[in-house]
Amino acid sequence: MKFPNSYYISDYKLPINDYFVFGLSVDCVIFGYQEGEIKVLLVQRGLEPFKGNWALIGDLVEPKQNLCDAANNVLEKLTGLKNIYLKQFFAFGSVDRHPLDRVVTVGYFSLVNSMDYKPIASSWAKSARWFNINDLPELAFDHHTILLKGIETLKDEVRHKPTGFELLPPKFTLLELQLLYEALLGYKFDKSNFRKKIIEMNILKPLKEAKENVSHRPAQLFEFDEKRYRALEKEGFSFEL
Amino acid sequence: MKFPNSYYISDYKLPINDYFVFGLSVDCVIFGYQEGEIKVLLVQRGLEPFKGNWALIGDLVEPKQNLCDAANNVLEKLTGLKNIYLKQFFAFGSVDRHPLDRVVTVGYFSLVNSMDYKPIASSWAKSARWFNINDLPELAFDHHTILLKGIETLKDEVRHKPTGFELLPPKFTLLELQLLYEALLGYKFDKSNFRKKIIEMNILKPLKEAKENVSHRPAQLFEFDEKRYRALEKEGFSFEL
DNA sequence: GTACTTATAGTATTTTTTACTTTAAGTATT
DNA sequence: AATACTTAAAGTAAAAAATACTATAAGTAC
Repeated sequence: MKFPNSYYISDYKLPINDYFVFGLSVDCVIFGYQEGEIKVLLVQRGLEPFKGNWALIGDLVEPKQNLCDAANNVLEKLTGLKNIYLKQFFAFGSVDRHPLDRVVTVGYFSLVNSMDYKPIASSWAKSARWFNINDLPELAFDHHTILLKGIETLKDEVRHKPTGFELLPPKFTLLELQLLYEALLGYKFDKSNFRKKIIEMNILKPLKEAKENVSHRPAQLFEFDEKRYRALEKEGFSFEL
Repeated sequence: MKFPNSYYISDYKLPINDYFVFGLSVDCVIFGYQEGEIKVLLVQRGLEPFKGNWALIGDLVEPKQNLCDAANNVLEKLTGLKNIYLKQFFAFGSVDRHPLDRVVTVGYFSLVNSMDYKPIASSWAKSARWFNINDLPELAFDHHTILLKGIETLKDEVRHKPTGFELLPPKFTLLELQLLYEALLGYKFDKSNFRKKIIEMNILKPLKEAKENVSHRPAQLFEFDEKRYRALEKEGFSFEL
């Protein structure tokens, strides 16, 4: 038991110890990008409840574990992916969201280049793979709701921060970048104007190399200049497409 | 006890029931506006821990209470304020953020016209009052961290959504609106251009009345046209200053 | 009526966005 | 090696938006 009931002198309805009964979990929404499609990483549950269903990458938090550590750990435990920057986006706390007991879950999301990360299912995950965001299976718990909120956050993030670059290989062409943003935001850009805008932002480092193995004129390759972006950000620059 | 330990078949370090030991709380960051200054509503704690310290408006969530209900309830319980739209902004989950036990807290924030809401302390709140955001007392727990994150969220929100109107009385002049935004965002607008921009947005309803009791030419009063805003939003309009 | 203060309208210039055109540079085909 | 084809990359003109500034109107205070 945690506290003597006399500790909190106030008007609680229950003995103070009866408040320390919540389960806490984290759920990761990992977005990827491949062949012009936005993907999300899911795992198949190998245990009850929802055994056999696909679900977001999540689990209960240890009593002595920081929230953000829990998110990173569960991602590695279930899929083998590590060193991925996870960003918290929302806490889901409906009384009935978990069929067995009161579990509040905190959602994290990330963007990665799905080519670079080959998930390997382990622990209770029977399998793990990328799903096209427009072709999802039925999900466990309220994971569909969480995913929708994650997509909303993604769009907001992508429009106001240069997060999108994380989905591309380190060296990319301007057209590849444009196609990525078109997929993420759901509308088209004028090619010429997109180039101009992004180049004038001064956050891309032009390389002397060109794309290879294309059956037409190869385009110049660029790198995202993170150092430069951080510097510009300090001066008040804000990315916006 | 919740589950038989056999229920979860997987590789948990502890018996499953030992995971259901979290305390959960909500904390409300209520922003107000008065005389060109941004205020935040705080309560003085009448019980341990941090007895006597000022703190955000928050408390433990009941085991059978939805997160958002908890936020609204605690606000009314401690200050008497109700029917205030609260928006979740972040969950704070460091292991050591609460000195006594593991408590994860979820932050909510809101904007109100501090003239309209006179907080009355009750329950364990010894007193409740508005503090200027630049002149804060020492706060209980990690509430200073939470408040800073709340301010960050506020600035983001204010710049991209017409939330700021909630801080003004229902009928206001354009200059009042401009001064509010200058206080919120921390920089000045050109008077003429500000008028033009906001009027062209078509989200203000011009009234036939004028400001009274001023010692100079009185300005026309306006109302925020929420209906119109919702309609425009649906068409893809996005507020931005 | 005069001085003063703020409201409100207007205008001219610059900057940015948008839509579109042209030219260049490569591959593939005959 | 000429031609067709594809995409890259640069340029340009018109429209729209942002900015800086001016002028006038409408009230109060004395």
